Amino acid sequence: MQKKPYYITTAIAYTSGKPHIGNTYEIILTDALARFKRRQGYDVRFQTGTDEHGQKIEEKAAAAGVSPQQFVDDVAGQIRGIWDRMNISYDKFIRTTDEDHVRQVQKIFRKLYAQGDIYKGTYEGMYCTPCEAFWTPSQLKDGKCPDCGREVKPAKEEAYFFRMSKYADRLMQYYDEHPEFITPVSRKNEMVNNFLKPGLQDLCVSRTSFRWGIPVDFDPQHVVYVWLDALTNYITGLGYDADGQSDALFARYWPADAHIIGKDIIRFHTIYWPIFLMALGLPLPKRVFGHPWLLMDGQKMSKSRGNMIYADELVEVFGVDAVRYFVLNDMPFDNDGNITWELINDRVNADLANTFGNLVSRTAAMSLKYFDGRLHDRGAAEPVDEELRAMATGLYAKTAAKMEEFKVSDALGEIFAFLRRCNKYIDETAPWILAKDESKRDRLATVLYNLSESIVIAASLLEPFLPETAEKVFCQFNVPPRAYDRLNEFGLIADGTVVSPTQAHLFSRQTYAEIEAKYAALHPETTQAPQPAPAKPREEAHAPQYPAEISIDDFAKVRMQIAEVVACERVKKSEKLLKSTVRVGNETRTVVSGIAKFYSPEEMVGRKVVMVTNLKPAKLCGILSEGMILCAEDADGNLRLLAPAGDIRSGSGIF
RNA sequence: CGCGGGGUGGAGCAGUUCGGUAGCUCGUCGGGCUCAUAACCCGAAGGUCGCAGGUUCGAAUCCUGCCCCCGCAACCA
Repeated sequence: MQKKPYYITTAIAYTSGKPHIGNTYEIILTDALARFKRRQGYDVRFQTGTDEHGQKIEEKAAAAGVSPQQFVDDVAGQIRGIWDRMNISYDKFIRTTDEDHVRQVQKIFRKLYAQGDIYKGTYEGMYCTPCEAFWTPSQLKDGKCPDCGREVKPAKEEAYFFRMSKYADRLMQYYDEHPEFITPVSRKNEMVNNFLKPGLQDLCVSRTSFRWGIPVDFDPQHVVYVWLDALTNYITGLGYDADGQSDALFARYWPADAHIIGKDIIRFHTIYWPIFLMALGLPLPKRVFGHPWLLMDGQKMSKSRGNMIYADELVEVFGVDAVRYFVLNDMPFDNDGNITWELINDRVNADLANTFGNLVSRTAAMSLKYFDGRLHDRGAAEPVDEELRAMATGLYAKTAAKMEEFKVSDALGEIFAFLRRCNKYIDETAPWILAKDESKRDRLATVLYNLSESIVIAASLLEPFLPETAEKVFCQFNVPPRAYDRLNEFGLIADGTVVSPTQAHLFSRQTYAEIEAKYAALHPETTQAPQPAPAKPREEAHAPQYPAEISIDDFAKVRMQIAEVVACERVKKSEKLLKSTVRVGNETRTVVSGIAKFYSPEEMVGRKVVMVTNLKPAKLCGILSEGMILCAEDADGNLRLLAPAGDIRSGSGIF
């Protein structure tokens, strides 16, 4: 019987640095989906990889003093190492620097150019030199760069463009005919309302401003710009050939059944990618699932916040399957999920150690103790067994239905509800009491058989999520994984099967102190443990830190003067900043201050404030700030300006 | 009025499509049990579902207005 093909992909990871646990979530999620499909009997192809071109990488490599190729080789190796560490069962790891990918992107570019979908034009706009970015007149803020607020000048850059608008109607039609194409559906409206209805802009698909990219072979001044390079990995990885000499893999697996991507790049996968495919005359992927993000204690992970968590560190502390379980279980379907060291520890202890690990442990222990590990169904059934059996045999259908919708957390919820039911069954049947009565021997055997059977069913369903642990369970009970098409049956463990005398300890409970100790061992350079109960992170952040003592000379270095605010306005695009024009004596200066939440521009004007006037000027939001207005700040982050107690001339010194 | 997401017992979440007794896990408290990883089982307390109006016999759910948090988003000199 020919298996049905199933092609699933992740987005390719950008090789600008080591991926954090949020990035890693995507690959774990996709791995669980892929493994589940394999168990269901599909011929699965699971592709992931790395996106390795672009200006940012060119810059990073230069900063690191290595060639771009060396740089991406290193990072791609790290990424692949993490994927392998997480037990990711990918079939293909593609890199956009792979020779065949590069060649095909060039061919695709040429083909689209030849048929008129790509044309050469000029990127006209206002150019901001420091940002190296073009802006349309409508994007400018007050005629200045919306990114940095500096002057822009009109400029032209030769570039190739893709005619997006030509395909917009067909794309809309595809959306309408395939309501499941964009998942979750709420994202579809976002795409239609924000991008399709207002009219698609032609997409710039080449750059001349950097070199680290795939050269346009008939115009080597240009390199192919990100999306045409990156998105096509999904077909080049199958051996697609733009001249019609595609590999058999391509015929078998395209179109993809599912692209699993982050919600931030839904637009590229549901608008540009389908349109590229239409232009190539290829069928469109069946589904695009834009998953939510994993937040660190409610905030986006970022290096500047210093709240990064990496998968390999988590694995050191909790183990691979525990980390997989946490992200799969705690990520909601369409809302961002939350991770903290405490949350993951609580989850692992409660679900994996207590509910699951302990269930396996007590069941195996009783079989060994009462029957030397031998499992028999002596047919001594009682009504109480029925609920357990019904739940066991219905579990596959429930789980599979959730997986079909990508609701992995709900799928795990079904399985763990069943495991809890198993623990309850032990209480209901009280095997330790049966064991005291020789006449209940058959009943005792049946109870333990039912429990073992239930555990094997659950472990078989858990295998896609917790592959290592499932394997341990199968070894413990000396059984093969249960085939998914027989999960609706109960009682398939062969009579006389012997439980392994070596008891598996699936997951260990850990206290939070132990977690902290392990974390500290991983970070010898920092004394700070993971923020345990971040009840007051803000207050800690605001707690002033000073050297114990300074000399009068140190103090004398700071020049403070009275300044009078003569004009003040909000800084565009910033919620916190006010831009003030102040007079210090007969000098006028511009100062940017993060006080917009406490003072309006109107109430600033006319005030006399205390200002540090010999502070090295710095740019804030692109505006040069020539000093610092002094404020008091309390533990809650409330700010109040400092002011002279009586009137005094501006420019007066403070000593 | 930039766009988007969110506010449900102490914590993390479901429920909102299509109104009808507010649900799950964790934590807390009380009880039970001893096979097991101080685990497991039972029970209880704890919520005016961000606020204010409106529609309705009835609103977490629908409508209007507002407040707060977060992301896009660099920036608190």
